[in-house]
Amino acid sequence: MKDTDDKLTNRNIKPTAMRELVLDILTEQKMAISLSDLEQKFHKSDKVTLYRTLKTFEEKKLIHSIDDGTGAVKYALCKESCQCHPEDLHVHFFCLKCQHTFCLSDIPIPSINLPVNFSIENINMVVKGVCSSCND
Amino acid sequence: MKDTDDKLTNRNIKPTAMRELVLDILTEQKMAISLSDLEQKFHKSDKVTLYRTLKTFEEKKLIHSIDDGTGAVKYALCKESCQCHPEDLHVHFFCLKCQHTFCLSDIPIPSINLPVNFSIENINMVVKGVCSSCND
DNA sequence: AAGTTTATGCAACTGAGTTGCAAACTAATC
DNA sequence: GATTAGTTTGCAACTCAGTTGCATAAACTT
Ligand SMILES: [Mn+2]
Ligand SMILES: [Mn+2]
Ligand SMILES: [Zn+2]
Ligand SMILES: [Zn+2]
Repeated sequence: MKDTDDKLTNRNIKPTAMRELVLDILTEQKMAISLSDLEQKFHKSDKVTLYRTLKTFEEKKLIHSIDDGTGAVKYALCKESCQCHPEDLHVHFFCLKCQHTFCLSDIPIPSINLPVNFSIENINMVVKGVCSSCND
Repeated sequence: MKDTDDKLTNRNIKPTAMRELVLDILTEQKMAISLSDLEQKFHKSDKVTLYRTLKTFEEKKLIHSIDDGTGAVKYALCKESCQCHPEDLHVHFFCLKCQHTFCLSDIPIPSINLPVNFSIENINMVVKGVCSSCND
């Protein structure tokens, strides 16, 4: 898995076996997953190690986190070029039927005119509704 | 407190002593507060009663909830006319310095062009940064 | 190889949110 | 006013995501 390895080193993350496994799983996902989702993809695993792996990945901007209001933060891969600046961010969607959280990677978060003297560092925008698969 | 009383009955909430107290506290706040914030405004109180009070208020659209990513959901009063429809919603702001969460009641959530077949029921948009008071 | 740093695994804890149940209270009926 | 039925409140106990501490293991450094 030289590719996985590179993705890690490119983000200044030491490529351990554990981290490669986690990155591979994250790469496979079509939707954002939570820590406990991730835990269940292993037969035997330690929640804390996975927790710290996700923290490291997020810190190094390999993944981003989504607070979708379900009580469990979800994670999804960032694009190669992503620096998680406000301009880089996209809208997320939580489907009330299938309970899945998706990146709407093509929909940038619209810019907001904040009141004077407010400065901005980050935005979390989650739309809730029914996804196309569930809208038959 | 006939006014408080009316606000409750207008939303079809039976005006008990407890609920009037909670509504009064919520009315006083300049920022959104969490369940435990609310709990601390009482000398002696029961978290569960406050929890259920907030749930009732939210259900009846007297208040709305804000998931600001801090791990504790915040609550703030709705406007008299609010029905909590997507058009009624506004942006929220979380200050990374003072850790306060504000309603930016004057800033409506911009409308989003979702992919085909996605339907929308609700939006949570939280901007994080530094508020005007903290930006001296 | 010895020493140093970093990653992993296990146990134990925190804190938000939630449920069940019994007592208190309120409203409706007789 | 007493009886009943429905609603609200208070207490205990629980769930579950997230987190910390610490000991061991593995990876680099000299
Ligand atoms: Mn995303
Ligand atoms: Mn608000
Ligand atoms: Zn769906
Ligand atoms: Zn501030």
